[in-house]
Amino acid sequence: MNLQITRNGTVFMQLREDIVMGRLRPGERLRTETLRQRYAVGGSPVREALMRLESEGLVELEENKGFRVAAVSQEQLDDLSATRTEIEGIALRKSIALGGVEWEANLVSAMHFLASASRESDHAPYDRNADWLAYHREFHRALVAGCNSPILLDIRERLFDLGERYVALSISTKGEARDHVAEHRAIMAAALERDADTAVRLNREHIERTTEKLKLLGDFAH
Amino acid sequence: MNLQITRNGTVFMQLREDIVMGRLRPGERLRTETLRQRYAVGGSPVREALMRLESEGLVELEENKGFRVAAVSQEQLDDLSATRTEIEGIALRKSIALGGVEWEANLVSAMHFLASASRESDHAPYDRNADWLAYHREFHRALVAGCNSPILLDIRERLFDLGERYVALSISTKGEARDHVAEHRAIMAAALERDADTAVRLNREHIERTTEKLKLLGDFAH
DNA sequence: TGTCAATAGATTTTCGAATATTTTGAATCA
DNA sequence: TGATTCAAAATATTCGAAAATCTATTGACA
Repeated sequence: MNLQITRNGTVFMQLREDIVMGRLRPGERLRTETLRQRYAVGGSPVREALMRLESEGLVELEENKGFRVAAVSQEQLDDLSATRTEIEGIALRKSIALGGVEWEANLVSAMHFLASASRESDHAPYDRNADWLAYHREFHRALVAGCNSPILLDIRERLFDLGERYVALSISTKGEARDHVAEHRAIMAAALERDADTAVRLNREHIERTTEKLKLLGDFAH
Repeated sequence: MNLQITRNGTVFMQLREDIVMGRLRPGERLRTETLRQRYAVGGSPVREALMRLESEGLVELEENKGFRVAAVSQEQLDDLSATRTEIEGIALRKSIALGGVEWEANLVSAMHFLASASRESDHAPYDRNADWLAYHREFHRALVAGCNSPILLDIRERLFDLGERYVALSISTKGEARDHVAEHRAIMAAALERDADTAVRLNREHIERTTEKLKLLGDFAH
């Protein structure tokens, strides 16, 4: 009946999304009973999913006292953005050095999806749209996918998740409307031209711009 | 993280050590029943520990088919060493730029322990001695501890664990006797002199030398 | 009034059994 | 012989309840 997907795996994905999307707030207690009801499963899958998320930094565990949604702070946001910049810098340079035509094609494709999704919903706050988020994630993944380093890609992926939570937790300031499509297109162009220094610089500015925007609303910052 | 208290935490640490030290071989199946007996606990703590280790890359999970000790390969060893070099490079530079006298003192202290442990057991293959391994680990941790980036330190720690497993899995080639103490002392000296370029270079060579030695015995390499 | 101890209640953690899935191997058919 | 089906054995997964631990509250005592 339950084809191939285990309850534990399902809960893991749902719970991660609930945390990354900010539906569960930082510091909030995650009682087993509550989660059992929320996801309609027993205690074992819930605990196993929580253990995995703890290892990914989205959940905190205090032994014999239970789980909480991981706290956030201005310091961690800064650390996260700085580290992400470094990691993506390395991966991007390697991609530009090693990536073949397959990497290029995939990147162009991802850019197309992103641009399309941006156009369709340009009246709404499109950077909250679920589709747009998925395409955005895919673009950044495709950008560095040619680096030939699974370990680096795995690290990047996790940092991206952690960062996305900060975006979700911020109440869309929308100070000055950014032209996301142009930003991404510029990074892609530099990458395809094998101009590593420019691509890395643009990517760094891209991350910094997002971090700066979040800095404005010191909601959870302690 | 008080990992000693709950059974799950205890199993997690024991199992991780058994894998990192090579007592459980790559690819080996990890049946719940076997592990229950091995660690004298029930199924829940075992599965929870395995989930955490899966997230750390030491265990592989195939849904509904169970767990295995993560496979090893020459490609992953190369990827691991390269990534570790990059990550430690970043952290080391930040440490040298930001580290205060506390960082310096801790580093000197760690070096002293390492040198002492090396001297005491210089007749034996001391780089397999449990104490020596702990001091070695602590030295490398202390070296970058001043970087003021918890996220970077966490990543470095995990990569170090993964790398240590490759060392444990290799049958002590001992080709040319290395002067480990001198190598570490040189890295420390450059760091304390705030000579980032030299420190990073020496650290890179330190990692490369270890990786090269392991390359010789293509035991598990597929 | 303030501190401490004891207890009851709430929650986490763990176990053993029940359920679901995969693997094995024998029997059947082409 | 080789492929296929089907049951049973092995194994992984999940559940519900028991055990262990933490938290809150009450009452005794200084």
